[in-house]
Amino acid sequence: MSDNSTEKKSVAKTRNFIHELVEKDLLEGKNNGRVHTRFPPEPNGYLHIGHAKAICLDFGTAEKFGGKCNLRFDDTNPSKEDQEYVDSIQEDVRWLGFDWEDRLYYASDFFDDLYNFAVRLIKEEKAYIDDQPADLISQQRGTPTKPGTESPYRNRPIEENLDLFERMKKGEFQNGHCVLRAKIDMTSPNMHLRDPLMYRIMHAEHHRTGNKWCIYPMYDFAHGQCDYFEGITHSLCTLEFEVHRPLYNWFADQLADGDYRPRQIEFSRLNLSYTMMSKRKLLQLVEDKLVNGWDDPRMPTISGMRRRGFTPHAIRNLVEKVGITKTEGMVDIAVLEHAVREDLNKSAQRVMGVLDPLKVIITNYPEGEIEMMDAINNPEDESAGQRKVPFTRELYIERDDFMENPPKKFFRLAPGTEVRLRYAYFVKCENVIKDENGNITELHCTYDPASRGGNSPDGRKVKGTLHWVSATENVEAEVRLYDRLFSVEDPANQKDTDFRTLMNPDSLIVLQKCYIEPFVKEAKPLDYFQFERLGYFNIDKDSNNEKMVFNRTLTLRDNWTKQMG
RNA sequence: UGUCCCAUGGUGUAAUUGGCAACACGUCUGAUUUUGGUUCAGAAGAGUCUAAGUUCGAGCCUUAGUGGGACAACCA
Repeated sequence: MSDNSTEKKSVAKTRNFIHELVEKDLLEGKNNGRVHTRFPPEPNGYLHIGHAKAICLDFGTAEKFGGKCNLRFDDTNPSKEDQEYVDSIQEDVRWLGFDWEDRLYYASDFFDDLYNFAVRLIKEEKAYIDDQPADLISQQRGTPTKPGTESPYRNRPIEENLDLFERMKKGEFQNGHCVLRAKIDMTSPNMHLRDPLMYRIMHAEHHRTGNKWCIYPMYDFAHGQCDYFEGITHSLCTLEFEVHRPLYNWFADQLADGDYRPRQIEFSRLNLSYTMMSKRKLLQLVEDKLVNGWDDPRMPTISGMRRRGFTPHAIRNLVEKVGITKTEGMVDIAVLEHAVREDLNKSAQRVMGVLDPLKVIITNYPEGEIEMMDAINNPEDESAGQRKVPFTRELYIERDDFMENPPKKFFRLAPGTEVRLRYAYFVKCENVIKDENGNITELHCTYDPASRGGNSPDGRKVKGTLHWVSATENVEAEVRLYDRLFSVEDPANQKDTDFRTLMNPDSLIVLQKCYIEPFVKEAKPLDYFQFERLGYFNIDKDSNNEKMVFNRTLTLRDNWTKQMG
């Protein structure tokens, strides 16, 4: 009902500077009113939350203007790429809720077209083969402040270039023997225009084209051209490609016949505090086994976040909250966490679990009796219904829900005080049992039979309501608690420090024996829950009936813990 | 000795030039609550990097500074 108005509001808020540029193009009648974008990952790693921003923007912009968005794998460097990544990327994009329909492309689909285009440029004296080694070419390129100098091979005759290029393709040369360069301007203030490389020799097996090719196009020569071949109108990318734009346009001008030109527009990438978003470094974490794979719940990868219990809706919501600009900033991880809690609070099934058990014996409750208490599945959603929770003489409560010498404003159980066991009874602590070391081993309590369901007919109130689990009727589970992987706000930007030393040693805590109400037996992997008063959890993908494993997605906000410092 | 980009509360974003700036997160109060959650009510917090200019009027336009970032991979 009110959902409609919030929907409208959020759609209106999605407007950004890219939408304005697209609207302007449309108004000027460019591209026959077409809007066509693409999401172009290189399959050299798993997608992370930063990619989610690009995905939402690419697909979102197309959708907003009734256009289309392609998925394209930018697979021009076979030495780093792999089919595993191709598969995971598709799974993750779909999971986020986007659909490229039948428009799945690979840069490698266009290798022939790119080759032909290169030949054309050679014939037009706009490209040449350079036989110099990499370091010499690099030297001649100059620096950002000093102009470059021309290669001695720059004015090679067309026929010789054609011949050499063909022999490059045929595999007559070894890696690094020569390259194809565009002939532009070695004195340009823009480094990328100083005769950029178009092709290099790489004798490597490609995950799709196998050994068909031993020369591969460079990013600048492939990307814009693929945009052109696919009919992309707006090529959205991150800020670091801003300086590439003149080159992007130069190639487009050489290639284009009519009026149609793809247009590159840049936006700032997502930076999240305490989060590492470099594929290279994430790969290193995986390879060094500092995490348990790309989908480790601590990873900022889409697959890791999925396993952790984050929802696609929450991730898309974060992207919307963060907005699209060219300002490079650092988004507080709290914004993401808020988006997750906001979503989970509305949708998560409530359940009671005890992570650190303290046994409670209800001395005046009959031994062997099991009472099924009614519990609400989700107070935010009446349609979620109710369930039964078994209540018995012996129970577990959370160890820190009891204090022998409670400070003021402690609402929970203490000697002589009365609290409510949620959905069950009022109980009063009569006796504290300790072992020889003085550690509390169990509590003896009495219950008020008249308070069944959690209210006393005499109207008396209690300060606290505790969650609990029957000590005999329960599910035993392993629970994994996660904290941030890095303990510094900007782990990517610590110069001179190995980022691995910045990792939080307490980022993963495994609790072996925890007790959860029987209800969870019916759930399946990746289902998520809110454990009353403890936080959001989901069932790990590796969980099974013999061993249930839960991941803690996030804690609940907790004022009491905050007060305690 | 360059070229390009950016600059609004702590953070991220808004603001047809025309009432000294709005929203979200975070923070802090208070109320309600069978989750110290949620919800609700409220508060604090910037005068828009600086300077000059245009204008009756500038966060927005101009110029010059300042600060930050990108660019010198046979990576993308």
